[in-house]
Amino acid sequence: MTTASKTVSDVIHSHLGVLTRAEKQLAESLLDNYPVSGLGSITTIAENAGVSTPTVVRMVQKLGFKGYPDFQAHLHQEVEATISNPIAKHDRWAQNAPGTHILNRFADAIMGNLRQTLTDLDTATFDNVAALLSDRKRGLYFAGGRITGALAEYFFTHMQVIRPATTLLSSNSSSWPQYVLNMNAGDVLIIFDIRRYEQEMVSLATAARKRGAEIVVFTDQWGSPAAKLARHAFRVRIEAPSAWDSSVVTLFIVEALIEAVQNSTWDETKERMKTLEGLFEQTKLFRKPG
Amino acid sequence: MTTASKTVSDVIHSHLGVLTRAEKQLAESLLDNYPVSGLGSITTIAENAGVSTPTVVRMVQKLGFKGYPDFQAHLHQEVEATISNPIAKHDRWAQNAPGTHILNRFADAIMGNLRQTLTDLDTATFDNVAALLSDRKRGLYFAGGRITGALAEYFFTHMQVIRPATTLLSSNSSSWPQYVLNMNAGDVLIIFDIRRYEQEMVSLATAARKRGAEIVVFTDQWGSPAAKLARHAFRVRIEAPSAWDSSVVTLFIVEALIEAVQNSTWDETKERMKTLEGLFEQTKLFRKPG
DNA sequence: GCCGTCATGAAAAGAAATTTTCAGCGGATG
DNA sequence: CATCCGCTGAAAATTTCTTTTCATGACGGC
Repeated sequence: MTTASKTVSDVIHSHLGVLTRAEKQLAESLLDNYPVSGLGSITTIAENAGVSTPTVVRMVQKLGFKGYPDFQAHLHQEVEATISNPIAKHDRWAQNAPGTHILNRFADAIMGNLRQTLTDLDTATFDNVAALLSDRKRGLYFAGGRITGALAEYFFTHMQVIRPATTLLSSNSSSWPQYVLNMNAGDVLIIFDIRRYEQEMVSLATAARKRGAEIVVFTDQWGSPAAKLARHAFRVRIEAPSAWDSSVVTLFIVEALIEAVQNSTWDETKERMKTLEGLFEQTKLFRKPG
Repeated sequence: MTTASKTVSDVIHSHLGVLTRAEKQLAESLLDNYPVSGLGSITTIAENAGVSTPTVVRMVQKLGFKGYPDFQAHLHQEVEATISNPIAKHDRWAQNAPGTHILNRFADAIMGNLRQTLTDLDTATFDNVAALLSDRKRGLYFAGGRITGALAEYFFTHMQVIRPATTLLSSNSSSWPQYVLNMNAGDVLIIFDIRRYEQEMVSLATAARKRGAEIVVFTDQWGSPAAKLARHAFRVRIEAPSAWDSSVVTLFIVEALIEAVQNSTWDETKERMKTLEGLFEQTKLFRKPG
């Protein structure tokens, strides 16, 4: 058997390219909640995927199986392997990987971080920050450090699409005073400051506050000194089985905020996104002849 | 549903007293390697237990199921519950928040993405990429798109500390050819390309491959066209209850890779980090008097 | 705009599963 | 020892699932 070593999931992936529309649709449905979704009869999975039963037969044959029963037998074997594997019993993450694989250890850590962070987090804080960022009258300024700069940029990039008056502070802290100069009372400064807290962040926060800006800080559980100056602070768990801290949960909060802000003014955002699409198209036209 | 609380296993146990010899034999067979042993057809499990098919029908009806299909449906549900990560299933994340709060919905989605991604991910791919990135003889180049640029930058920032010969491609794609010009055979190009795949990525990948570079792609489950040119591809689930895609799981893989690479050459990395600390100190000294 | 090719699902045909029927068998009882 | 009762599985009947066939419609090339 050729499929002895490869999982059904692998086989599907390696064939994704040669699948037709309906077959892709079916493949998606199977991979979603794999491998349990393939447990039922051919009729059931065809219905779940919204395709006809012949499509199922054609696809599994295209994948190299003799027929649907053959396909399902392989799936059953995989389910069996997954369930009866003693390591898999508790936390089954990456299959075929020993429980000590870095991916599994990381997954465990991230899960713990997420859970702890959400337990500690006051949803009122979240909602208040979302409201603050949704307020079009307030200018937004994003600042990050050496490592967290990427998070600030990610946040900024999204907010820039959603609303006007957003600014990303250059990574070069010597230029920060110029940004502060432009801040008005009521503007919001979003600061990322984690572990090895950077001295410049406190200076930035102090200066911004003097100008009447509201400050939102993303920091770790121990708290950046800048958090003391902040109106709102997110204390995120950042522990990882690594010499580095994990930014995964921080990014999680950021994405949730992006959605919350966007959602609060969806009509306006939609218009902006449409316009942006148009601008992208134009840019392409500019570029094509070049 | 009455069986929502009781498992099939419970039901069998509670009926053990009223079962006949052949039925007990069947029950034993089912409980042995439960619940996988009940995955097949009635014929299969009858054969495995060494009883006739009518015995199976009679027993499941005695247990309170309408018939074999009904019995099997319950078993499938249990298999699903066993396989699905128990933590991901738990009802509420942030306490005191309604289950429909954006934070909770996001947490559910992210956990699903993580689980699915790790299920689909081949750990060999991960290990191979880690080895590739650990090889000091290879230069590393990081490229991202409009949104994924921040991920590329995050990855780059860490790798830059861990090892020499790392380059972040400017976000301005018109300058990319100059980077390709400097690539040598065996160098590694790490590309982030998700959804709205950017045409330039394919051009970049093609050009880099002509220079003999190895290509690693981070993409979504549908696959960037650049993935076809890649030696290794990570297909990450990016679905979120949002108009935007989620980068959380992608960042997760990136962080795990960072740790894997660092771990493989910890001694050297330690030296580099010490030196870096020294350099930071010096910079501060420069600045203080100013 | 016509033609060929291919994807797709409805429906029929075929195969397999599930359920029912029924006869044999073995142990219990008088 | 005869009889009864209920367990058991072979085999038939029934239902359901799986596969094949074929008509339709979409798409691209000429």
